[in-house]
Amino acid sequence: MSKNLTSRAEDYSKWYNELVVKADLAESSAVRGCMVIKPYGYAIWEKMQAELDRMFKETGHQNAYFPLFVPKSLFEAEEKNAEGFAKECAVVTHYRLQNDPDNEGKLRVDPEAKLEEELVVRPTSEAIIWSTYKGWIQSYRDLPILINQWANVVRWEMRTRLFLRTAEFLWQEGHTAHATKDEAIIEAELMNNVYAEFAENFMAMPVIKGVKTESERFAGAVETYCIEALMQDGKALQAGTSHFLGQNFAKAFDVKFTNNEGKLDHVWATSWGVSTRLMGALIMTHSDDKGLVLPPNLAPFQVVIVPIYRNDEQFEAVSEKAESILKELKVLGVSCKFDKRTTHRPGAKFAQHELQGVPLRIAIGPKDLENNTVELARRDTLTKSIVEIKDISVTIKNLLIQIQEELFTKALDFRNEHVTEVDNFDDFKKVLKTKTGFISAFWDGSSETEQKIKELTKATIRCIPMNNKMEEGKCVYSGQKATQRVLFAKAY
RNA sequence: CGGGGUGUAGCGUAGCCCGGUUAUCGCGCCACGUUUGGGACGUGGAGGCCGCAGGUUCGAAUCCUGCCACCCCGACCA
Repeated sequence: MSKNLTSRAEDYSKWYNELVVKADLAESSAVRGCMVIKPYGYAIWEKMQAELDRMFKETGHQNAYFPLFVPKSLFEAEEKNAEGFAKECAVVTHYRLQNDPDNEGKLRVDPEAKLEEELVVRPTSEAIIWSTYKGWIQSYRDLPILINQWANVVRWEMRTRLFLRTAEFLWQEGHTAHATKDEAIIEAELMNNVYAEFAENFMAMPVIKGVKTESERFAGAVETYCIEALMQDGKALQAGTSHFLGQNFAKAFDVKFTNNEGKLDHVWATSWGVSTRLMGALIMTHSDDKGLVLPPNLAPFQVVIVPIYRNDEQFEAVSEKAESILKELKVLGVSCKFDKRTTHRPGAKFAQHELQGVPLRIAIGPKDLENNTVELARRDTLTKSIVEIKDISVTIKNLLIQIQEELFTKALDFRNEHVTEVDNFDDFKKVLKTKTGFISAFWDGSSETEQKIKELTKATIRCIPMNNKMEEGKCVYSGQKATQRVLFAKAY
């Protein structure tokens, strides 16, 4: 293994790929487009899950689990949704293998074992869930249904990248059913806000909340809310979506209820999801040429202690000190690991923990034992300081909060510097090429213009920001009358 | 799925054009010793059906065909 990462400036995408593998987050597997999430990477995902799960429950949702397979007839019921996903579905057609008579020791699909009806491996679960909800809902008294599931889904992607786009990925998908349109819209907006809060407070990743244009909307949705983040290379990343589905799925699956006036109506729906893609977003928001930088709120361990010693006695003495710090931090709710491996030297440990983004590192050696101090190093700033042992737990507790905030502020400053208002198409292209980031420009509201801009520049409308200022202007491309600015960017 | 590239030990590679002893080098790995405040050093050692399957040839890492995987650029996408 080479010692240094490719730098971001040299080749951003190579840097990303190397970082994911070297920091031991994930690797590609024997299955095309599918990744193995390794323990360290999975630990971060589990932290994300835990907090999101808490937030979902706090907003009244319950977890449940629906099947991996969707019978084709159900899948095709909501036409737009089916059409949108059809091109990337894995399909189960048989249920049995047998010894291949022509090929000793090999198996083949048993031609006799063809399924009556093909099963689609879920690319998303609206179909199977709404076919189920049909049996659960008769009256407005059965509503709302507020359910989330943690699951894997499969989308047969042509080009995959670890975490950012894999053929199988992990996510959560909320599927709610409501008696009124307003209630469903409020739900969709609420969950988009939950995502934004999570992104900003836990991932320390600033996001812009908005709605998608018609062409970028989820297949089968009436409105798609989203949070959009900006990566360090100036490309945007859709970090989460929340859909107001109207009555589309209720109509497709014939889910009706009697309202409190005795009238029959179709149920209103939302769905919302975030995926392991957030791991990619996290990596690309904060990390540097030395490796991963993790916000304390999501780091598998927030502090690592590295002992420095010349002999067994020193190791013993240093370890004793380390163990007592460990205990003290645990009481404060700080997660800490004592790296007492005797097989690696301190320098190697420093480098590894930097690569893996541990927010704070304590080094304790003989000098420190004499002076009652430790060396404390910050991963985000790569700065070191000497701290009195008696102050250590308070210092760390405060520093973790400070790091969390500063990571956010730094990312926010970067994002804000990379939102550029542009009023003509030449500037549009120039900014996209040289400065990158989000471009705020007037848009005439037509899909044709949007499409044309995409063809010419590869930039898409990432979102129409929430509570957008309405003003008069001319479309940056067509010159037609426009009522608001929208955000364009090249995106992942 | 279209265009381009790559595949040699755990990782990174030389050799391939122009077929010919025992496949090169570095890192990593193992043992022992010395080391340990920023990726240690010495000595010794292990590790390869050269991506897979066919073909050409006396002989294939090297030439030919097919397949697979990965990377880059498009189209698609969270």
